[in-house]
Amino acid sequence: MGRPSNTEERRQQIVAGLLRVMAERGYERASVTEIAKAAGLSPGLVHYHFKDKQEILLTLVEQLSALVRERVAARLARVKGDDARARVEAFLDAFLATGADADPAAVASWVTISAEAIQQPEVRTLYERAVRSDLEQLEELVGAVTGKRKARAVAAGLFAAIQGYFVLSASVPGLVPPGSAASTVKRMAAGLLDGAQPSEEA
Amino acid sequence: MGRPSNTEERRQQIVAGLLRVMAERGYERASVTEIAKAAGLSPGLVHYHFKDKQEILLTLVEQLSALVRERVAARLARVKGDDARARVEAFLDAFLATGADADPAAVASWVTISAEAIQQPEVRTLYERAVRSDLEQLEELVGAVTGKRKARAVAAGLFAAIQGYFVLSASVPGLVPPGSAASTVKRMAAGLLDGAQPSEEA
Amino acid sequence: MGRPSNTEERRQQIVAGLLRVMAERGYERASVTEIAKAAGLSPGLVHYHFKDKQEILLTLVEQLSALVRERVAARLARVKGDDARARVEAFLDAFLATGADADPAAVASWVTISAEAIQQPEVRTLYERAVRSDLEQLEELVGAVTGKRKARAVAAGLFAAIQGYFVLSASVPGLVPPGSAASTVKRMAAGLLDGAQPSEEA
Amino acid sequence: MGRPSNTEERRQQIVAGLLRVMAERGYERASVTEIAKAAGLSPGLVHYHFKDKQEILLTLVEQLSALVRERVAARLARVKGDDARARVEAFLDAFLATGADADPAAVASWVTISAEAIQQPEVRTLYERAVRSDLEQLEELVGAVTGKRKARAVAAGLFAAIQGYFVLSASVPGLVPPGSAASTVKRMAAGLLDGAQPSEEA
DNA sequence: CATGAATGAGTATTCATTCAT
DNA sequence: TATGAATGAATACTCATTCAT
Repeated sequence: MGRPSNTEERRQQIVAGLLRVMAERGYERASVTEIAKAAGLSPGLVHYHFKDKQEILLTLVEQLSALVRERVAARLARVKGDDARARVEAFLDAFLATGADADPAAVASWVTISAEAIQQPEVRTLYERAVRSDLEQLEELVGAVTGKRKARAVAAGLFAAIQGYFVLSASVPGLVPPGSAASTVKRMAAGLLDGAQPSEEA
Repeated sequence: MGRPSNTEERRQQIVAGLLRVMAERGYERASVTEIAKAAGLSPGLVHYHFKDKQEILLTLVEQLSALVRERVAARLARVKGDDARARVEAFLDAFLATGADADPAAVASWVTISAEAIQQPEVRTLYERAVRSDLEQLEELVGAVTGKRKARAVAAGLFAAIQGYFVLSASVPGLVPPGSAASTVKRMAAGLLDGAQPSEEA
Repeated sequence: MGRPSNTEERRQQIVAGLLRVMAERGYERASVTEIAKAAGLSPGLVHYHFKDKQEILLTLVEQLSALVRERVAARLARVKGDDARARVEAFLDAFLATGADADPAAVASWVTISAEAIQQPEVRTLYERAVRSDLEQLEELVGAVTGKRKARAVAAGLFAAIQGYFVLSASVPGLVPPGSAASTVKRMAAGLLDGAQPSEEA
Repeated sequence: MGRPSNTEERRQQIVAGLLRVMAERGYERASVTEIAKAAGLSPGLVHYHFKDKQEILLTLVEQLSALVRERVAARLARVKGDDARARVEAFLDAFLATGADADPAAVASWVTISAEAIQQPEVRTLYERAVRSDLEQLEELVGAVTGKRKARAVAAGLFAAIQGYFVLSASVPGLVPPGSAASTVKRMAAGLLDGAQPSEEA
């Protein structure tokens, strides 16, 4: 008796709506009405399924970071043997291979989320969790090559490069030579892992 | 006759007010009233000196990019001789040497601006101009070492790493090992300039 | 055939839900969803059993006044003989004896209802009916002592004191010395019934 | 230079607007738009002068209690000599003499405020402060007659009667015999002050 | 009877911008 | 130039009520 719940489906629609609208309007300018429209729902229903607008954003943050974790896992699973370098590159490819613009809306949203994380503590908490999780994984992969030495700094550098590519490709489409992101970061990795040293002074 | 114009000074105060408020509230949530208060002025005066809120933002973008250009020039001027590698590192240091958090408000604002550039065409125009200008300069410095070969991609990679460090340090304070940003990017540069190659497959 | 109606039971639950929620949120802020939750039911069911939210309130008003009538009757039944003064005091005790805070939720709701009666005609009608009924009964009891002389005014005064104790105990818990309400009102009654006169002027 | 402030005047208008609307609609149903209209202002302006709707209510609570304090002071000032009983009666008259309905909107608002005090802590705080202040003053006046003995309980009883008259006259106009409130409460006071005792059992 | 999703109207609040002083 | 009041539109959120299941 009673009506079967469709809350999960609706929440999905709404989160997808936010993703779309936020990518081209930003978070604050993404009105609940627009989000609802993008989701094909009435505005009132949005608040039936989500406490407030921020909760939609937080859900999106978690979905995007889950998505990335899956992609990384999939790439790592494809690496044959225990080639430590290949595993580092698989990680980098998971973020950049298909082109940062493969899913422009997701990239734009992620960059927007990064900025929101600066100001909204709740967003920061989830964003930080996602970033630390990714970073620790990369650190481990890097450590398998370098033996812990500077693994943290190397991982942070590579991860920063990835995030930077996201920002640049989202903010200035056409700036980054197509396809160069993945290969360049991999060359950076090679240099760092082989112990390249900057010129003496600095 | 008439009092001497203090417009420039007032505009400065207002732009500085936006910088402060935007760093901790974001652009949309930075109300004109708050900006005025941070500037020690009345709300009405803001619109006397600026057409609208966006104009303040655009002015800030230009100021921040001018500031960076000056820093780069200063660092380059200090490089003795024509050590091409040292010049690349001087550029990188101009962005990262004092620590990405040396001026946290400026960094947070810049990251916020990057996100706004995605959605506001007027912001994008100025942001893009600034980024392209920096990037071309870096490309030239890199080209002086590698001889144009892949200079663009290398420069983009290094520049992405810089932007990424900005994002990470602003969004997750404490994540990046203090002081590691500049040295890591310089090691990345060394690797790229020395022609490090990723492992064959990729 | 068909299942036995449980309408009366459901209505009871719902009215009890309103009582609980209204006591701590007030009538307007008591949402149907909250009332349903407090009753352990679904929101839809509330409107199956009640036309609208106001009907729940009106039912509550009637239940509370019926409750009071029962209490008064019970107290009066216990008075031996035809001691007219004792009957007045029994009436007063019915309202105040167990302490105004014996049932804080009911008292708070009654005070809230008094305020709603000012603005909602339908509520006023029932509230007035209840009040007049009580008041007439008290007037009669008082009249049995004083012989109609000023019975109305005396009854109104005592009844006002009761209502005032309700308000004060609900709005400012701890204000009224515990246990003093019943005894003080009875002393007031004694004074009025014995023909105390205020000082001449006034 | 600049524009002279008229904030105090505007706040007065707005508070008066709330008083009017609240008296006939209640607090929750008194929309900001209605309040503004009653004050002859635009809705936006209401929030320019008040943080939120509750702040208007809190200001009203303070104004009404200040008003009462003034009335009491004025009545007490008129009492000749140090007639302690006359002073108690002056206090009671300050609340009831002109008829509880002399200012029906104020009385209705006060009753509404009493009910809001049950649910809104901020309202309770101010309401309690007002009530305690009045009650302490009355207690002192009563103590001057009875010598502290039971002064608290006596004062509370008389104060409850006053509040009860407010409730009854606001909720059921016409219920209380016109003019009887003040005289009845004064007779109650006389009884209590002369030490009337209820019938033995109780 | 019962559930809980859905709607649509209503409401407080915010805020860029204007303007009288 | 400068002030701060004023406006009007926008927007998140609430909620009584309805209705498909």
